[in-house]
Amino acid sequence: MLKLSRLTDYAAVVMAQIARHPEQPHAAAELAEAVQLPHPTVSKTLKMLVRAGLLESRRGAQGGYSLARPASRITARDIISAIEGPVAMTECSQAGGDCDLAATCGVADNWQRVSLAIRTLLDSVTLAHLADTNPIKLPVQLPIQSVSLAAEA
Amino acid sequence: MLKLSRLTDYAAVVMAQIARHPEQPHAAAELAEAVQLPHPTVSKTLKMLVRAGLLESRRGAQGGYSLARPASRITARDIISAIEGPVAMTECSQAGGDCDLAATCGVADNWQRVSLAIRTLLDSVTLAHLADTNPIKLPVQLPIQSVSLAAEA
DNA sequence: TCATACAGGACTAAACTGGTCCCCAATCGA
DNA sequence: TCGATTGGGGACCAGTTTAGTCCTGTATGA
Repeated sequence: MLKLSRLTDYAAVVMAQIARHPEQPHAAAELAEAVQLPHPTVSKTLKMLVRAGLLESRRGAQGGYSLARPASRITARDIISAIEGPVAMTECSQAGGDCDLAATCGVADNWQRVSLAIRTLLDSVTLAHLADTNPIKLPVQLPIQSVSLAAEA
Repeated sequence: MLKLSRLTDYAAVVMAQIARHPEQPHAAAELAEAVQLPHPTVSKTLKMLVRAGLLESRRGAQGGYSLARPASRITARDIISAIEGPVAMTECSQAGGDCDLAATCGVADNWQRVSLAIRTLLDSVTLAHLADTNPIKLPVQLPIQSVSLAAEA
């Protein structure tokens, strides 16, 4: 399915929620309520986002979480890799690909290219985009169709 | 990680192997040998690819697997969805999204757009591309950078 | 008619994911 | 200074998914 994990999904939703009210910090409990998810789970997600440097936290009364930088400078890839680790379609498309089947694989290079394209795509989508509840109508599909990997076989 | 399952990876490698010698059918055992993977696992993968209509099989002596259509008309998305089911980043980006959090989510639409872009990208990559062991030098990254989802926030 | 090869599915072990809980540390206000 | 608030860091468990194996059946062709 090439699917995001559920926690990643939560992360995006929560980040978007914060992005819509970036002024004051948001307590985990408040966010969980706003987003209708169990508090401990939201809390866990928030902690991961802090560790990845996407959120900042303040303890104590009136504390909570806020964006570490403007929503327009946080990308979808940032969020995904905060929760799931580096975006890579195959083991060997990560750095230090130590796949011992490389000799017989014959496909690795091209998967890496596809991975790269997806990373680039995810970099072009920011939290500001995601948080916008009334977004543009599918403009994304058009430019991508013009991508050509090589001459037709 | 947004990663492909291992079986999907195998599927791509095996398909590429077949695509390089499309004339005669290939027995599962022969492919397993060529690709250095355990026979039962390769066999399982091949069956899935047949069921998805990407390969054709012939039983009996001199039987084996061959492409159901030319490699240039089999896409990376075909292969991925043959093994993993439809390509969708989130539950709700599949058809019939029955997510009961839709009200508070506020991100679904945009994820669906991203999903669509990825599907389109994967459609533009064919088995012929993947099977080419001496591929082009990263042309894919450039056009994608020009994608704009919306005005900068 | 027999060896070859695929078809289908049951089954297991291992890994991962999602989710919960607990105790500690920091902060703020009374 | 004390106590309420709020995040930090793990440990932990249960359920699901994944990868992999194996077995029995069936079609094909020499």
